[in-house]
Amino acid sequence: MTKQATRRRGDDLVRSIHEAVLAELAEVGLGRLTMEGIARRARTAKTSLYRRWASPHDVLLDAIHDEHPQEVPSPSADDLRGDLIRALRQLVEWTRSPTAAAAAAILGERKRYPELAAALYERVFDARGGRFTLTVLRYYAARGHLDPALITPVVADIGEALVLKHSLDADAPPSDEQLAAIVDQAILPAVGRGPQRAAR
Amino acid sequence: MTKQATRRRGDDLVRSIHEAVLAELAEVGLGRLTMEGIARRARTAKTSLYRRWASPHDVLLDAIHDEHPQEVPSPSADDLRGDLIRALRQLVEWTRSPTAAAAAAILGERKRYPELAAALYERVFDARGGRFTLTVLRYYAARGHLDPALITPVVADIGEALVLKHSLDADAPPSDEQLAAIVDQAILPAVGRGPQRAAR
DNA sequence: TGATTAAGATACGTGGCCGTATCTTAAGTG
DNA sequence: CACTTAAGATACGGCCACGTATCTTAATCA
Repeated sequence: MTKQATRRRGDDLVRSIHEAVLAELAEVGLGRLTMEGIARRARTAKTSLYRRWASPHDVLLDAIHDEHPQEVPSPSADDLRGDLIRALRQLVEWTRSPTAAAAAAILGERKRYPELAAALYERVFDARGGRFTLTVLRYYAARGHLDPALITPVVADIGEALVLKHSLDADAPPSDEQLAAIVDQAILPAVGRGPQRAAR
Repeated sequence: MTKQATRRRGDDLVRSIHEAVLAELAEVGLGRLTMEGIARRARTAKTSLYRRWASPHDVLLDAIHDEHPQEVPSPSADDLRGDLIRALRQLVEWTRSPTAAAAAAILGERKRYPELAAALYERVFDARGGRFTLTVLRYYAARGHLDPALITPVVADIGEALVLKHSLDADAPPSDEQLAAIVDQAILPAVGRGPQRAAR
């Protein structure tokens, strides 16, 4: 009866639960996400969960919904290479957030839980306003430094794809040196800079 | 007592179970893989499973172990572009196999079940003997058609990475046209061919 | 054919999560 | 300071997977 001296309410409690569900997801995975588990981790009563949500997935959707996307990189100067590296570094940093871990878990089981994946794209990816490197490439194309015809969907994906592949293979995101290699050896050649012979 | 007129034994039964565990994995995911589920799907008794394996993961490991990797592409002629496209197409086709689905499920939960991921690399990826496009690139480099210095780890990963990213985004592997776009717009520029101005 | 081996069927207690109901009590409200 | 609102604690039957034990019986072998 008397276990809690203090008691969270409203948004305060909801925020704790959102944290809890992301942590629980990271630990046990989407398939083992459970109301009791979330309640335990949030140090609340199962009852309080059921008052608001009908299932673990509902809690998770709400938590994702609540995530405010971080800002997109803004190209800084006349430094295409540096801006690309910085854009990828932002991607890598996002990778370490709880939302990113949740995103990975959800995408990994997309076939089994399509509603979650759909919500993820709506709430997180679309809301973020597009790819990281694409923003940079468009900026330089608009200023006449790049041929806009070269900025195809495939080219816009090169950086993100290689970061993803590296993370998958090495189980860790690429270092700054590796990001530079990605920019130098894959992205820049695709937009007409190099590899060996400079394009202008 | 009398439900089965016929009865599988030995390797025959084991093969059925291996199929069953891969199918079960595809359906319910790694987190919900269960001895009873596997037994149900393989139409065998739980007892028979426990006679050989101690856990669902053990069954899965055994099933993966058993998979014989398919052959690696052999470059055919003096057609770098065509060979690259064919190599990626082989990757896409592998993608549709049960083992590939299992691999995806395991890699998605690598953090939670590292032993499975390790076994996967040993049994499947390493045994396959390397990347798809890498084989092709090395072939042409050895014949003096490409600068070997350009075939870095990053460049060797471009094709696979973009196929992976596309599959993730679109929830379906790329079409032949999209594979061609990947080769033309990302791989060939990185090895000094293109994008617009031919390198030789 | 008769003996041996291994699979099938069934049952059991245990434990975890389910969803709900009930009651107590702390936190906010006028 | 009453009063209302909402969270905490607990208990319940139901279901499902666990891991094991026991018995029957088909497949294989000598």
